[in-house]
Amino acid sequence: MVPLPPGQAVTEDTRGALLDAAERLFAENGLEGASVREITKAAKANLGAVNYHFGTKDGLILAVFSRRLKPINERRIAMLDTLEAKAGSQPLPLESVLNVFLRPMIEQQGSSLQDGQSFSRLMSRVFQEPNAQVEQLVYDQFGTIVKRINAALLRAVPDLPPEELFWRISFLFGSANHAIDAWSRFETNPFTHIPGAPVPRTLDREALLQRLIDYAAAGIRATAGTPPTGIS
Amino acid sequence: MVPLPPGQAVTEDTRGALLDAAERLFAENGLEGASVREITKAAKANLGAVNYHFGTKDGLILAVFSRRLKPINERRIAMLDTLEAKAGSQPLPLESVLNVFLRPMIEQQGSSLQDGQSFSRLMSRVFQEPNAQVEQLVYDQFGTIVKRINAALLRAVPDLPPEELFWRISFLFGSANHAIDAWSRFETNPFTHIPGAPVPRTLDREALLQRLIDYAAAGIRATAGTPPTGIS
DNA sequence: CATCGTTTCAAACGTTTGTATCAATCATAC
DNA sequence: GTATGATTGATACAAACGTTTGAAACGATG
Repeated sequence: MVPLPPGQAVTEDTRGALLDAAERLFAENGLEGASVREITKAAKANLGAVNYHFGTKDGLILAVFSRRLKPINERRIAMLDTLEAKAGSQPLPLESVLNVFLRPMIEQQGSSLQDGQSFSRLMSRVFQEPNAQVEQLVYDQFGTIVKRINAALLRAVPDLPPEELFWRISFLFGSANHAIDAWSRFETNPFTHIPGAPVPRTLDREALLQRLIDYAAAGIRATAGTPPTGIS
Repeated sequence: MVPLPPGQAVTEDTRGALLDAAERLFAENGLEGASVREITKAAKANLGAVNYHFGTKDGLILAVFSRRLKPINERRIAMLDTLEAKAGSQPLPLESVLNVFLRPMIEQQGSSLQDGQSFSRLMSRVFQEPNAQVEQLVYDQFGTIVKRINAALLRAVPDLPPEELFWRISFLFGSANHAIDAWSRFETNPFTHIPGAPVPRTLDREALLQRLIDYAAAGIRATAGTPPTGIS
């Protein structure tokens, strides 16, 4: 009844252009550092377009995050469903659970390389944004999947106390976010991260994912209570 | 010739109050989210005080970071000097090197508890700040110590390829920043970080440091090239 | 062709931003 | 005591900010 392609294509054009431009500029300059004027200019849209399509700048911010976060967590849930169905009553291997958590975040399915990388940087910053609404959105989106992944990890490493696992998941979050951020910056400038450290050559996603899984798996399996190093 | 205590005490009073207030507000609202007006008001200083003492707002930002970063890295260098002198030609244990890197950052020596925690949050954000000058400052401050720690780590785990070590240091950075940030938030709200995960009870610095070292040591020692998990 | 809801556009609004100005105040040195 | 340099104070400024407004343009429907 309503021909979508012509009718809404134009609409979704500027709407999508705004989302793309905002995602890039938010990643580059921060949420407050990127102005509505910059964004609309980059999107070749009118100044009022943001307020028309998203109400306020905060609405645009939420839309930017929501667009990417939703498919990531849906994919995580789907992957976990498949794995757990196959495994039956047996616990999943630790590496598989880590793969469920990390792969969708790294792959940024359904987005172009450029966009995905912009959002990677944005994503790495999401947990420390001073924007309360963004914080809430992320927690809402992550709530379900984190509970399930936490449970799966507890079964994968049954000897680890739950409180210990809490911290190790926290470490995992940090590693992943920082690494993805670092990785996504290499395109523009490989030297912007850790000064004095050797610069790696290979940068493909699969290798980064594998390295993250290796590292996190070993860290999570680590025996707690290593004797103190004795140096204060 | 010039009696410092009376003459400059007043000066350093508002200067210090500005630094303290700025540190707290930068951590809470971000570098751009905290205005000069807020900061001067919180510091009970005049609006023009920031421009008088630091030239510009950017000058204040740099001063805030510099004040904390400098002693942290000086302590790291001192600790490493001591350890390497004692060890002679022998490589340092991995845990000791990690301790050198992590302890000064966590202890925030010479600052009050409140201030230290504010800066912890600020610190965790420092690597992804869109402020080019802050970025440069951090790299300058970190350059020397990262080179030395990198070398010490290479000796501690001689079988690890340097390129592999690069990524694992990157993971270590991320873990530490995120964990310190999460840890510093527990005072105000223990539930603000990972939704659905169990909330830990103990929160003392030493325990966090030990957990970080355990986790990172295991991750860094991990053998690379674990077979793929086989799940796409 | 007229009409409708939707989208775009240019212009303006009132705030808030960082910074500059200049007089008042202060502690110190002569 | 008075002159001097350093600091504080109240006020003003131009620029940038997010948002609002009302008219113009658009495509689809009757």
